[in-house]
Amino acid sequence: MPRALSPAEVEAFRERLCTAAERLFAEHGPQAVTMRQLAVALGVSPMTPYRYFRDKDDILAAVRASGFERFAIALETAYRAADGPRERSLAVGRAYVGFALKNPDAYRLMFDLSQPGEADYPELVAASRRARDIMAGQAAGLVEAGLIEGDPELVSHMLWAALHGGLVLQLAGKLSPAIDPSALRRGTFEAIIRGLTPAAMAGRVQAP
Amino acid sequence: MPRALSPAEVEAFRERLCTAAERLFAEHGPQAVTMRQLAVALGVSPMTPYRYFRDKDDILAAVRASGFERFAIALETAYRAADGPRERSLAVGRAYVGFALKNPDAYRLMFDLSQPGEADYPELVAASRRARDIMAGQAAGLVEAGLIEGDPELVSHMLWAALHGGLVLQLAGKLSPAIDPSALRRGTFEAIIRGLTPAAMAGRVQAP
DNA sequence: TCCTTTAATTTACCCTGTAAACTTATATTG
DNA sequence: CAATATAAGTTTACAGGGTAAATTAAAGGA
Repeated sequence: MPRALSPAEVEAFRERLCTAAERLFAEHGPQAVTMRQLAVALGVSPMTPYRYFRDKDDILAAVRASGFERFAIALETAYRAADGPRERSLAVGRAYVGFALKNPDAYRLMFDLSQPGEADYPELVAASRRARDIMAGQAAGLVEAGLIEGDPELVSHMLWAALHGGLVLQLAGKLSPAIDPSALRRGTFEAIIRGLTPAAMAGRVQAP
Repeated sequence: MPRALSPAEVEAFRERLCTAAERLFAEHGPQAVTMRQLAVALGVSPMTPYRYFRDKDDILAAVRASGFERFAIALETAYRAADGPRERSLAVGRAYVGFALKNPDAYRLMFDLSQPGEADYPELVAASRRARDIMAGQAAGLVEAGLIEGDPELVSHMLWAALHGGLVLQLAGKLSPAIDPSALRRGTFEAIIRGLTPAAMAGRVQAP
């Protein structure tokens, strides 16, 4: 049906493709999924996706952006639902972990993969930014309430990096079998918060 | 010169290839390096590497194993050079970070990449194990000395995950520009240790 | 000397991503 | 309303990629 394709139709096809791609990428890894497979899954010819996406990387970026969007929404929802800074921090942390464990492949696609030229995809940047803002806000709440001391952005990154590290090691199967990942996360999160307590900040040490 | 190839010659060729592969992988990513390029770099025909390695994945595994070996040696050296549990922990942490920052591509190859069927490469498993043992030993030292409280293996994983998380985010360029990666690591490391101090462990909280 | 064995190369194949040519069906225009 | 232009979608074609199979060449044993 040429000479048509409303923006809505374009968007519809893009989303249909993203959904299929997300499933295939998750199942076999983006590397192993071919454009031809993707086309078969959609019931179109191998070249049709090229009318809607520049190339395969563009598809990957779209899938990642959609992941970041769902991720940002999950964090925002948790943030708003909780009240009080401590509750908010815990809720955001739980939402973060919950998303990663429920969508491990999306999470890996989003964070593990350092796609070069990532900055060229504004949707991706925007969605990722939204998520980061929530995390920063949560940390700022803790500092403002006097529960911990330090630069809010630094604190936010500390908690983020610690959670992320545990998660990627878990998802890659690199944690010792003796370790309960959930206990690891809880322990780390608690220890960092405790370590940033005004009381604890009195006597310091050094580190690498 | 057929009818020869002592084990030493085989090993020599394998190492020569690994060295070349490591450089190329680091420069362009393992995905972008072709067997043909690798062959050119060694001055042999495209199929020659297949006499020494099963396939391209086998080469990647060998490169990763060699990375883990250098990594393990770096940690072991640092561990032995320092005395006193606190000094040892800091030294191992510094060695860990130093390796990752000096060989960012090797580090990513080693940890970022969740190569499926990794367990099929015993050399890789062994080298990775050595590194983990050092990290566990370092944490055990802290606990035994009474500097912190907790299960040594859990503590080791907490510090590991936190450092690793910061490093991969840094290497992927995902940290906010406002964040000094070194300050982030130091802050996190110190906060965790401080948070595990017997004094700090008295009054607890909860977490995700 | 000739034959066997094996390192190394050459050739060949099938699979990718994607450019380019082609086909088909509508929307516009005379 | 017929002719044409245009855009959606398909088919064809091609330049690499990994690697199997066939081929070549060199060295030791008979």
